[in-house]
Amino acid sequence: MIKLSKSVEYALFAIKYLNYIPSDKLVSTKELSESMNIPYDLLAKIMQKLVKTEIVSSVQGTKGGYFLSKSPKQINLNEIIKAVDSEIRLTDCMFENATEDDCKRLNDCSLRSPLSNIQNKIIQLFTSTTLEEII
Amino acid sequence: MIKLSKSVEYALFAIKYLNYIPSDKLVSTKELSESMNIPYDLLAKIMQKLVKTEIVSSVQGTKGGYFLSKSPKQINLNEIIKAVDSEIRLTDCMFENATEDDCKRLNDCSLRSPLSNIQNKIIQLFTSTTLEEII
DNA sequence: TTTATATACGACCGATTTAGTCCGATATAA
DNA sequence: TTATATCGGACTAAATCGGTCGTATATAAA
Ligand code: SF4
Ligand code: SF4
Repeated sequence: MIKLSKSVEYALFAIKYLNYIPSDKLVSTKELSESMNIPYDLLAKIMQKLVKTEIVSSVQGTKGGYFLSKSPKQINLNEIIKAVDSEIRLTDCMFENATEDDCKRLNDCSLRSPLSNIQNKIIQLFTSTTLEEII
Repeated sequence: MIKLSKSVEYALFAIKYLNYIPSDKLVSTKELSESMNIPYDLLAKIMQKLVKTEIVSSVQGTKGGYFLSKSPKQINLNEIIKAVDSEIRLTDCMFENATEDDCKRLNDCSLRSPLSNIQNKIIQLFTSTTLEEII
């Protein structure tokens, strides 16, 4: 299936909101979820993933919240997908060190290499798309 | 999720096999499934979809089977995906006439248009990839 | 030092989608 | 008439996604 997850969309909305806020102000998950109509608990986990990948930064405790650690121009769509879902894999074998556990056809599969090229082009497309162009 | 379905892979394998066979010879689902190790019933349904979209042709009855109706050069990857799964839709709203039933954010969503552009690029990539390059 | 409010993190559950199975109908060569 | 093939839809099982819950930790402020 070739589709963005809801979580990626929510991440984009959240980053868009953070981008509108003066960068010295913190925004809580509560404010984000209420103003953009995103389920609180789900968004909370998404924000944590964005922190872990250093796309946004967080401050804990009362009056805490999140702020963008990069400008949208410096963030690309592939980063978001990797942070929120996982690395793009067009097939089960698109690992560096895939084994026959990942796909039993691995050793004599003529599709693997050409499909890998296509995957690279997709990743290239996402990587070259900055959030500035999206949000 | 950005991933090809197993069904698309199976379709590619099947078309590859058909391409190796003299075009006047028919190949049954049984032969295809046994020689490429693809579940018979699943492959049977995939073959029917490929027939319906006129990528392969079929002859029914004893001694019947399938043959390629186009050369791999004339078949593109987007056709296969459309035939076997469905049209690519990067989000729930990527319809010509989407309504708020498809996504309640539809009417004031700033993401829709830029994501549509990205989707077009993906479709363009798949459409410009012929099976000759893959199988 | 207590309280209120915030992030962090993992387990869980329900809904949807994908992958695979089964069964009956129809076509046709032998 | 029989054997073998496609056709087509209903069904089940497994995987993934979207969303929820509970608990721990951090910290500003009363
Ligand atoms: S090895 Fe071939 S069949 Fe297996 S996942 Fe990779 S491309 Fe698909
Ligand atoms: S309208 Fe916006 S939020 Fe809704 S599916 Fe389309 S892009 Fe996503």
